[in-house]
Amino acid sequence: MDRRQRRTREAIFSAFSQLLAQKSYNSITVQDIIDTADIGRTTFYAHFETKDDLLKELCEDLFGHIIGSAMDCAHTHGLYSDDSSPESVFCHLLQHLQKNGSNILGLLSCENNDIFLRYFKNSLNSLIQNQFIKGRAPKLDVPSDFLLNHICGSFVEMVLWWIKGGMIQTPEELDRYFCAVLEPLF
Amino acid sequence: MDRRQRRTREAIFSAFSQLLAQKSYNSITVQDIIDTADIGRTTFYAHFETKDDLLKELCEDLFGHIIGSAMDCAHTHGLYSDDSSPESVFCHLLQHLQKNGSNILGLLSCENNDIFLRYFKNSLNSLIQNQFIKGRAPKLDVPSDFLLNHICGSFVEMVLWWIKGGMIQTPEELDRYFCAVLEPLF
DNA sequence: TTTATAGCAAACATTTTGTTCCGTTAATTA
DNA sequence: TAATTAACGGAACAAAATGTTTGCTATAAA
Repeated sequence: MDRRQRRTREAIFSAFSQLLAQKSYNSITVQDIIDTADIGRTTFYAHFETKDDLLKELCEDLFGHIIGSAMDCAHTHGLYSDDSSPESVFCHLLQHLQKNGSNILGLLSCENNDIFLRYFKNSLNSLIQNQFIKGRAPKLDVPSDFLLNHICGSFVEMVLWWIKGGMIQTPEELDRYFCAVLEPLF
Repeated sequence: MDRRQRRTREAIFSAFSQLLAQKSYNSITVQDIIDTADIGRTTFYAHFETKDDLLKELCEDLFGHIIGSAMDCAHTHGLYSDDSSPESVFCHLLQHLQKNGSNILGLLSCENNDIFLRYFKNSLNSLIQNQFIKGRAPKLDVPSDFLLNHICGSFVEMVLWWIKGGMIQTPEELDRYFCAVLEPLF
């Protein structure tokens, strides 16, 4: 990919994130993005068809990385943290979020975090899905895809609660909470 | 309130719901709503400031009813279903959703159900909050507001899963799933 | 150095938004 | 029933946003 393309793409992503921290998704116009990114009108439309399209690609970009990293962790360590392997995937994800190497947290904290949470949960779903089947057999008589949804959903809701509360807990603490409400199910 | 006001307000709500079933929130224009509701441009702006405002009022209208009904149920019956009281608030909510007396289900099924789910969860939060404190003491060493969030979040995620799967389960069945994953926590 | 292509400015038609003015219609009240 | 009040609707309007075209410049890649 051309270096110029990469730079403008990054400039647009950056401008968009910046704007999302200031105002709601719906009130952000393409013109706003163009002005903030300081690019030509034509250039924007050469990269993205619409604002929704931009949002979609940004999400894929961001969660592609975080899930890829978690995928490795899930292979080396286990899915859940226990005495033998304290480094669960969930803890890893939380640490990744807190480190904020990318600006995921800013987006998850913004007014319209719903959009990102949906993407986040979908990514999680495919991450956990593989690991889930070969895990320990569930104690409960509920459908396995219900359980999968319950796990991913709860995790995303926890992250949301974490952020909304000012992220005063450590990732390890949160991981303990999460295991506490999930472990009885296995 | 004037009967004319009520009628046009209802016409706008109806048109809006109808459009949401067809296309995404962002692609719906005020003009679309005006045309579908078959009202004057001036009339729309006399009722709602913006499209976002309309969305907000629609949510308050819908969830105000469903939560009000559940509030009664929570008083007469318990929060959770057990042998003594099989009619839990959760089961009641699910039945209410399935009955589809209002068009909540249509909105929760639409492309942008995220918006409604947020409102739904917030409403749930305040519903459960009161009942939660005087409930049984939790077995787990986790903050009570974390638990509250976990319950409400899980419920909403379950409803989402239910709808996405075509609602093939009965409310009673779902209620059993939900109790199965929550009961070990108490 | 040459070639290909991304970027940009300016102008453009089109759509959407939100407001104003005024005549009409329907509800309320006397 | 008549008078009053207020909602409705149509038309026209300015302003803003969208999306596209054209032709020139700058820059990466070969």
